Amino acid sequence: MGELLTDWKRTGLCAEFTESDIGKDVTLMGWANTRRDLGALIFIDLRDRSGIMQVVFDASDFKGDFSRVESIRSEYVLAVRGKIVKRSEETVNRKLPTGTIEVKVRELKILSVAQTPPFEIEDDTKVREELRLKYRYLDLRRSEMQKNLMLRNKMSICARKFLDENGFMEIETPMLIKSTPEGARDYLVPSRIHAGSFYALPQSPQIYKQLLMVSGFDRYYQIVKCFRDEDLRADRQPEFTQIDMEMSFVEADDVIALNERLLQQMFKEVMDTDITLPLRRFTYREAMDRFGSDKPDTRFGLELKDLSDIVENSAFKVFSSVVAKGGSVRAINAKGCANLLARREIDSLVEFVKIYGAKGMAWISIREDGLNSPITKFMTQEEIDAIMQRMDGQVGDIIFFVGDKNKVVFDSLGNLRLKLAERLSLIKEGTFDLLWVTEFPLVEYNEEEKRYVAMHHPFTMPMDEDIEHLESAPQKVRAKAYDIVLNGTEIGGGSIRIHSPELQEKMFAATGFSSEKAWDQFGYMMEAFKYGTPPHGGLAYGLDRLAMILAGRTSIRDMIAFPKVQNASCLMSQAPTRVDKTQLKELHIKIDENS
RNA sequence: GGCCCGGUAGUUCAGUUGGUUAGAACGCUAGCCUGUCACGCUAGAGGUCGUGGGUUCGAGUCCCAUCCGGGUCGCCA
Repeated sequence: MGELLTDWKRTGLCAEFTESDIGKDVTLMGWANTRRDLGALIFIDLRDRSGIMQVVFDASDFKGDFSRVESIRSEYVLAVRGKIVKRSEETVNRKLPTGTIEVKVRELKILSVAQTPPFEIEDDTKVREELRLKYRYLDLRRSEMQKNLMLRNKMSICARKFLDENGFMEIETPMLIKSTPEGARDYLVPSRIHAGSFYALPQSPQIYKQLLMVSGFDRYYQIVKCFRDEDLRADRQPEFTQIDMEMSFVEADDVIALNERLLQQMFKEVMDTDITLPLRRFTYREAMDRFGSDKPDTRFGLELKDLSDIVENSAFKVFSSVVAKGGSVRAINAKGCANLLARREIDSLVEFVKIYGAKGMAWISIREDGLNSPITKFMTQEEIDAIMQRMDGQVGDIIFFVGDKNKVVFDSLGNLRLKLAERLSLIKEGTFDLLWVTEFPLVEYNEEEKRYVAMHHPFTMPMDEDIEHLESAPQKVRAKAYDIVLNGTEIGGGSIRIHSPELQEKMFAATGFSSEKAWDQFGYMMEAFKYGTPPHGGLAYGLDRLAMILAGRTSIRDMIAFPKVQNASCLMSQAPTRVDKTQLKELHIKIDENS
């Protein structure tokens, strides 16, 4: 058993001491990071969340049994008492901020012994993530992970401070709510009291924050967990945190302007980076046309060009037929890549776009000695000339073409664009590319369900000039919705909401809800809207994802203390687990072992 | 549900065409060492080659199945 603290009090964190503390008697506590045992002289790097302080045990100057010092191993928890001393010039460690001083220890308490950890607690670890997650509490001792969580904390504080200073009020909303089959799958919680009934965990506090606007809370925010039972990705966890806000008596520009100031302040305080306002805005249409994505990364070029008009009557049927069917033919010019990309690499890019549904990808390589391409033989010289002119085709370029339904064309070329940028190292690390995407379509057609579904959510306000088409041609209606995009990743999104019960009913009708079904699912909200609802709108950030980008990481798990793995389980606790039969019985649940 | 990648000492990895007793580094254990900081020196322990089956005289290596982890498509209002 470890020794007790009794009257020992910590003077400060390990790395908080500087040369100005030389000569002071201090008590430090922390973990034994590494030990260098020279016999009658033992050095230990004492570590806590502030960093490292070297402590020295000199047998000739130590009060107590020196064998206790010799027994210290990695990750033992120690308390040491001694004096801060200046290191001699030749023993300074320039790699440590505290490298010019050390603590000469007179007294030691071993507060806890430790088993040899399953991996070394060090930065730049190569340990596989599986093991790190099983022993997450040890992984979190690494300064790399501590920095990530500190950054995240700084962001939360910054957001809270800004929102507080701007008249926002944090209000908690329920975690046990009514399930709504629209959108992402809900996590369900069975009710003990109501046999056969379930709560859902919120996918977002959407309805509640709108009801708070009805209540007159004007400016609301919440830093809040949200839950979605969908498959995971590198930047997607089943439970994640939003910085969620809602404002009354505003239009889209007001929400955008306020959030630009929030982002500016956060980048300044957290990253010491100046953001120039206003941020650029792209309409959804422009983002798709130019970048093939509704979250464009504009740190590099390789923009898409539409060639449909040139090839619509081409003898090359692959192209002309997709245009005839309402699709398009678009292309990217990979400038100067004709010699860089070998045939095998071009073939692998052709395979790459097939992931996104493209049946193939055509290309023209412009060489000194002419065009090299599998498709030019099917085209007239006029067509080729027109393509070259529009694509700015020069000797040394390769032009990649995809013709298909628009969705496939955008997905394929949008992702090819990112792939090429990576291959050609076009993205400068450490730069921040913030922009808004606006004027999203209000609805999109869902092939499976044979109906229009809300693209954002069904409470999104149509643009004033498009409202008239809501019933006749919903696919033409644009929404008062906006996404904030950072380096090609959506970090937040929001909209102005419908605040009229009549319009809300029309919206439900346009997305295939019967009035009965709409009232059954959202009746309490539409009822509320009858009692005087201010125009309102808001926005929510994905905190984990934003933190990930600011930390320069590629996995959201690195920004979450205790994340889930790809199959939504926790490697540390083993959750989810089977539960006791009596628990199930209380919840009126029987498990179908065959499913 | 589909596709791709990975799993060999505690950890990170190597392991040739299927061929002797599966190696290295770090870590760990013991001993020595008063200025180390990747401490050093000496000695040592440590392996279900993810799991199960198959082919073979012989499997870490080939085949099948399966488990675990990662990336991704679908999915994510």
